[in-house]
Amino acid sequence: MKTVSGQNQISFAKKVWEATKLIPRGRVATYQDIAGMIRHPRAARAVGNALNKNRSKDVPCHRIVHADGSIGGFAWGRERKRKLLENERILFRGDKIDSSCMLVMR
DNA sequence: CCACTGACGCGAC
DNA sequence: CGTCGCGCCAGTG
Repeated sequence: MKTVSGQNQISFAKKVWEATKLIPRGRVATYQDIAGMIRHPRAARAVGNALNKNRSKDVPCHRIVHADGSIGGFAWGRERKRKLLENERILFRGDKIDSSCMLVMR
């Protein structure tokens, strides 16, 4: 075992990325959902910042959208994000995503 | 320690 | 429906 001090420095951002990796293709989750997954139910905003900081392709950050189904933001451009989502057969209803594609349907 | 910044959420209008 | 305001949070200077 370790003499304590070290480790567990896993940044908030890192947790966010890990949780995001769990979102399956063809499905989306809200920033709030991710916040809940990492046990920080009120940190939806911080989640967005964390995703923005991410640049790895292993993190499907395009699958994270607003709670009302709107596209949300994307470091590489919202247009790009929408395209990626449509590629995964995500159903759009105007500018919002159909709730049936949400990981957690309400 | 304080002030400010965002890929947010939601109630009021 | 659309817009505005306020609350919430982790990071940064």
